[in-house]
Amino acid sequence: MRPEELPEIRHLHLFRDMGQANFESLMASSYAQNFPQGLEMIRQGDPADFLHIVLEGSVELFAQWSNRECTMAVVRPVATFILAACIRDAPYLMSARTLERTRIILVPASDLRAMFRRDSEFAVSVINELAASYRSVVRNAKTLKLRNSRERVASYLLRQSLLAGGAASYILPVEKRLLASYLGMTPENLSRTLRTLESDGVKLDGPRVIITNREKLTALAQPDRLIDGPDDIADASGSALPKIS
Amino acid sequence: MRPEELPEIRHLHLFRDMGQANFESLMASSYAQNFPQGLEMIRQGDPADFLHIVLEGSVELFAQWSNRECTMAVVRPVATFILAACIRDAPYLMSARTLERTRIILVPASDLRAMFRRDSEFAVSVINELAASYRSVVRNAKTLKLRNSRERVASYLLRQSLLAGGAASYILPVEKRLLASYLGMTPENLSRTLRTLESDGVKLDGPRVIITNREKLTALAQPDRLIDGPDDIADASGSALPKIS
DNA sequence: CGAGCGGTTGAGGCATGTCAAGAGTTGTGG
DNA sequence: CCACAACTCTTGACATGCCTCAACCGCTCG
Repeated sequence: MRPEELPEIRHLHLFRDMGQANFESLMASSYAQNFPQGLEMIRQGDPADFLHIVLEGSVELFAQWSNRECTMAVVRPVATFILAACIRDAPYLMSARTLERTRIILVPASDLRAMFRRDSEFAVSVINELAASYRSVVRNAKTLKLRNSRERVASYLLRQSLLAGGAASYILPVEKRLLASYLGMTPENLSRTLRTLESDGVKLDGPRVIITNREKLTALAQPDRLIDGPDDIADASGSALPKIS
Repeated sequence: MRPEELPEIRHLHLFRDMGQANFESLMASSYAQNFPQGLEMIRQGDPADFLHIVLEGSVELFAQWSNRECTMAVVRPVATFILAACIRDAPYLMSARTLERTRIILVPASDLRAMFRRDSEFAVSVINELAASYRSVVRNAKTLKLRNSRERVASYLLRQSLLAGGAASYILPVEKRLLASYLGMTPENLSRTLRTLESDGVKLDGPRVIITNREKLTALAQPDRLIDGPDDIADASGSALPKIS
């Protein structure tokens, strides 16, 4: 692990408040690894041996069942993932693959579990992290059950605009094929939906999103803080299952 | 609060390991309340002031958006709910209403937050509870995205059979209308789906489920431990968002 | 250059929602 | 105790949202 990487990790909400010696101890037993693009580094069902921290690149979390698969989230630097599985010492519920060349820190789950019993500040951080992650997935389930695909697309586009500082134009952070899976639809259907949304205030030029009528798009998406955030955590990178970004 | 209720609460994983004095202190600031059937005791968006513990009756957790609503979970005794919102000191993401006459213990959220900073055993319990709850919602999201409605119904019926000790016949624990909403479909569609499932090894006689061909039903449902459990927590009543039951 | 991949578009089909009506049950108030 | 209202559940007819299959385009990269 490079020395300049430690402060980046330390800055995460999860590690911010723990004792310095304890942080160093945790890092001492961890190690970095670089993965090429498209590598499946976690397979669902495997035992959770390591907490993962993304330092560079990006990782797709996805789930499989009966020869189907769907994207659950995309994790970008600097953030952790599969914290809950490590804590429960249980099998991963999701698989993970790199979307590009990605650098990961691996923290042994057993050290993690020992640490929050030793460092009560760290325990509080873990509690806050898990509670925020839980709420994030609940929001996700709500959007799946309460909105149809058209509304999900509209609110996603609007939310990304807000994350881009309210910009009227921005670049989609993920491929459309992946976005479709994340939003619970097929690529074909997403493509068609985006076409029809042109009459509702948003236009796409390849990966570029151009909001032409924010009021109209907002009326369709009906953004709701109990679904679309803002996230509980100020620094969203701390979430174990953040919205796709 | 009745004295005979304290051991029931103490028995929950969440409260099992904390110091006795701390448990008593937490309970001293809590109070019981009885609600009639159909009362909406929590409205989504309200500040989370109390952790709720169901002692008798049952509670439906549901979400609303744009004049639509859907059931997210049903909580039965003895179990807690909306732990995450209390910890984050954030607005409820879900509403709650009683399905029958229900007795609830209300634990002030501020006391709760103070307590896990004071009692490190309790902090560990909260961590385990939240991690289990998180994984429960992830399972839920997986079944929504990976299975179609027919498969969701089949796996639900099969899972309930297992919860009933593998019984070939049992009574549905909830109304079909509510079950439909929980499974993300309309009551009409559930009714029709149940009819068509008669050729796949399960028959319904009113609220009674009769499994006539377990192999066939299993082949359709393809139960998966990474979706359908078993739950991480041995005592599933400890989960903050358990499967409908 | 050509294979592979992401994206788009069209045609068609299936799954699911919507609307309506009726049977059965429950709960309530006269 | 009965009558009525309200509700669940079911069934049918119909509409539509979404998926599947197929073809094609444009781009990237070996």
